[in-house]
Amino acid sequence: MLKLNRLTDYAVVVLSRLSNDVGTVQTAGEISEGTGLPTPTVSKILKLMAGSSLIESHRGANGGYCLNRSAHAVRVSEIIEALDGPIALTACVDGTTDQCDVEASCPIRGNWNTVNEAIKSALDRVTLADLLDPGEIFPLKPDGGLKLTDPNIFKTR
Amino acid sequence: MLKLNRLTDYAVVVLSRLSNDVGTVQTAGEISEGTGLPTPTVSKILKLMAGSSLIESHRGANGGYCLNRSAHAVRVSEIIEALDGPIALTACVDGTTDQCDVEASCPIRGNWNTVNEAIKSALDRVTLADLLDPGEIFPLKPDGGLKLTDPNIFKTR
DNA sequence: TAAAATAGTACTAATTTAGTACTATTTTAA
DNA sequence: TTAAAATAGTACTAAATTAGTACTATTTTA
Repeated sequence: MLKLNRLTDYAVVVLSRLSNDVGTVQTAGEISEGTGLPTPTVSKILKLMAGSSLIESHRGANGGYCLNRSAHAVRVSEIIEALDGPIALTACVDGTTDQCDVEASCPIRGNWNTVNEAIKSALDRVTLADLLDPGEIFPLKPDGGLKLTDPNIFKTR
Repeated sequence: MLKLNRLTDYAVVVLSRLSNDVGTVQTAGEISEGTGLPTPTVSKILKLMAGSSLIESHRGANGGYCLNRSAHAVRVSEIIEALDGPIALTACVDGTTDQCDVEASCPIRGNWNTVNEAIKSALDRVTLADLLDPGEIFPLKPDGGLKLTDPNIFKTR
């Protein structure tokens, strides 16, 4: 399925909430209320993203998390890497090379890396803004008619 | 991690074996011996791929599986779809739309589809041959110096 | 100093994936 | 006609991963 971590999907929801007010802190609880996602889950997601410079965290009273860039400046690849770790398609390339017990007869090895690079570069070109309908961010009542700012982004670059 | 099914990794090993003799049938047992992968696993992989027209199966005595195209004509996207199902990045787009309990406040919905299309089109452009070192297919003794037939395939097209 | 927030850690449950075993069907050849 | 060799199909078990929760520590502000 080449399935994405469910938390990554949630992360986009959380980030869309933060992108409503760039530079303004919101607590995990507020975001939880606003999105309908459970607070512990939201906390976990925010914590993971804070560790990777996607968002900024502020401790203590009046603390919270904030997004310092606009949604256009947040790459989907960054979100995925923050939540799922590096974009890697197979166990052969994630550092556990020694465990491969068919290595002697395996004709592939490192070559998945090139595939990974291709996928990463595709994800580099999509931004958070592309996943959101700008007109719908605040009302939060999507009607299914959302569309990318540039649907041909992959074909033209 | 955006991790690929381990079986898909194995599938490439199996296909590389089949691509040594395009049009010639090989049994699951023979491929198992040649690759070092367990026979039941090889059978499972071959069965899955036979169901999706990637390879052809022949029952009965002298039966087996064969690849009818050259490695250059087998897209990586086909292999992944045969083993993992459709290329889809999140649960939101795999047909289970009704189960999403934050739908009312979710600003994303179908838009992952565009990301999926981008990834699929990247995988469409890589072939099985790109994952193999042509000179090493028969000897099956990779030396780590494998390289793509065209390393810039993604950048130039 | 107390309260409000994130940071860190650890554990449990749920889900998914891998692997195995067994039976049915098809095909060839003696 | 029969036996053998192969894939097809189905179902089950075990392992690994992921999601979710709970609890404690630390930081910051008022």
